[in-house]
Amino acid sequence: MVLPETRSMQAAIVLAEELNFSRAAKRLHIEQSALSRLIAKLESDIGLQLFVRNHQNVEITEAGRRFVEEARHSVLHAERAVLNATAASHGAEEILNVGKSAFTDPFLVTTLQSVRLPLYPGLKVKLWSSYSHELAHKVAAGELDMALVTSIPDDPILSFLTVAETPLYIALSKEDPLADREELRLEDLRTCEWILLASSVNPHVFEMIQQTASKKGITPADLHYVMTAEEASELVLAQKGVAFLPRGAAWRIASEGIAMRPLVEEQLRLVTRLAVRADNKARLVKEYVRATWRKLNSIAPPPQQGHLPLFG
Amino acid sequence: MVLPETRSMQAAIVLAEELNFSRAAKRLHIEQSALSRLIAKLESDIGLQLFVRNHQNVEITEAGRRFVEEARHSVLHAERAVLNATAASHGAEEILNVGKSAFTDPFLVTTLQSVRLPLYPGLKVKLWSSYSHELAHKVAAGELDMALVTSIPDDPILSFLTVAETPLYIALSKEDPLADREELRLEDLRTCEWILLASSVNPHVFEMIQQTASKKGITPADLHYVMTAEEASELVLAQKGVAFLPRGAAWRIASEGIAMRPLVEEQLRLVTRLAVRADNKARLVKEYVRATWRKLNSIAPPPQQGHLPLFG
DNA sequence: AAACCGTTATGCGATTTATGCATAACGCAA
DNA sequence: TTGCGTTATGCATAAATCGCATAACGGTTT
Repeated sequence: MVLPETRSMQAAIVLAEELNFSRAAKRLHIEQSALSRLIAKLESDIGLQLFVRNHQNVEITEAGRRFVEEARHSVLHAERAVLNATAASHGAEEILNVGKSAFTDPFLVTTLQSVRLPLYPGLKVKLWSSYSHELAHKVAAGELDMALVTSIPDDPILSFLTVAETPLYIALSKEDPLADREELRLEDLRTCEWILLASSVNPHVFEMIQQTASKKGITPADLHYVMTAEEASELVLAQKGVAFLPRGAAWRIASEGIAMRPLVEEQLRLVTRLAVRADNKARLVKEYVRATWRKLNSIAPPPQQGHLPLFG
Repeated sequence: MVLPETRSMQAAIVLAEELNFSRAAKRLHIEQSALSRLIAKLESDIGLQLFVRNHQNVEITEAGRRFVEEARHSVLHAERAVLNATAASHGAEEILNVGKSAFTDPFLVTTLQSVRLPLYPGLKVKLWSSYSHELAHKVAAGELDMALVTSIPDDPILSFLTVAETPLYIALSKEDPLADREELRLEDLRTCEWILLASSVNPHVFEMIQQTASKKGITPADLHYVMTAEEASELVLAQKGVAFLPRGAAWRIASEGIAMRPLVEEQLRLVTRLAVRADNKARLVKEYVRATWRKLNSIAPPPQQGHLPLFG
């Protein structure tokens, strides 16, 4: 069997995302013709049609979906091969792959990164950014050693250590009369247009907000969905509405024209937890989690902890 | 970052195993010079030395070890991308990756393969062969959905379903006077030379045999280690000793000149179990395990079962 | 010392492969 | 019909790859 080259797999992955040769080619920094031939050769090599295409549009076949699914893993590990080797050549003896999201509080991340273990002086912590639910999935699948996830429900495969519990923050224009208040409630926002992080960013938080609002019989004037805090920032500055954001993201976009107020709703508190899975590196991971826990406690008062299998 | 191509990674993997350019090149079906240049280019591309070599011998660097470790995963997934896509193009909707070892009883394997699930008519079972302890590791790491493993100790990450419990078998020449007996005990083999499957094949079985023998104060005349049942067969035929083999392997090499006798030792029974890990495909996997269990019970009397988390 | 063997690296010519550019071939909409 | 956007292809050029032969080196034997 002739195995596909990394480049071909990358091409198939991007094409599967774009479903358009020209755009995909642009992302891959090659010509459209080169991509066309690359995919054609890949398909001929493995003897399968991965994409059906005419002069109008491109679709992916079921075989193509399966191919891309595994190809992502292959490319990920190819990338990690280089990264791990580089880290090793710089003296790292152990490498811990830690996930975070773009909305994770920077304070938590720097704290995590600053943890040192006497038993593992050559420890290197590598950060991988993704959405919380994907992070949880990757930890469960063993692709990450641990991850800082927010508002992820319990999972029998994972053990959790609560590292922070914060309210949601409302970002609103300083011109807005609501900006005078110290804190806000959902009822106060009844007549506003709401700017929410899209469902794909964190399905659980998304649903929590919708459900809590509907339980209280609150329907916003309108809804806007964004993928990043920066998009939300632009909308708020343009006075298109008020944005619901986690603490870390809120701090990042805080500026002259934007006010930040905590949303005091018991139902809508964000719980950030360190998720891990017991596996072969168990000792290192366990010690790292324990050290992180101690460090966080030495800085801030400990968050409320239930019984943890990690320390059982 | 320029990612390494699949071919380069395959080359590095084989070279890491052989630590010899000429032999590695032969295995890769390319010239020694081509391999030399391939590795040189790979190292220059990623900017790291993976192997230190002179005109005398080749060593792998720490960076090289880390690289190869991940590269194996990358190549595995590249291979699986093709296999899964091929299966999908043949109508397979769900694919179950099942591990077995070369010594697994063929009856168990065919039974497993013949299981059909009404809810998953397009289910395809794919077999992967490896050593039991590696299979267990791969199941734990999520690389396999399940595996038939023999004499693997309990592991909190894995759930087990016992599918067979058999004695070890002794393969011996029919010329041997011991061949007259119906069954054998360790004491009977005190004066023989023993042929054992090497520790790398199944460390647990290997240690069990050694420990049981030493507890009983039995020291064989001599010890030979083999990797396959076929090697054992040759030695037995040449009357170099008696071989300890699992049932499936024993059947396979049974022939004119070789007699098979069960070894009746309570301590030395082989327990074959189906190992699974709860994960995202849990429903399919669970149903598959349940169906396998029913099928095995309908054919043979059920093996003794303890409480199983699988059916909790 | 000299000859020999096995190792990795390199020079070279031939071949194969990939690329960019231009454009064909096609479908759709105005 | 025209125009726009799509994927595929022809072509000439450039680049990479390969196999062969052999250099360069280290160790061992003669």
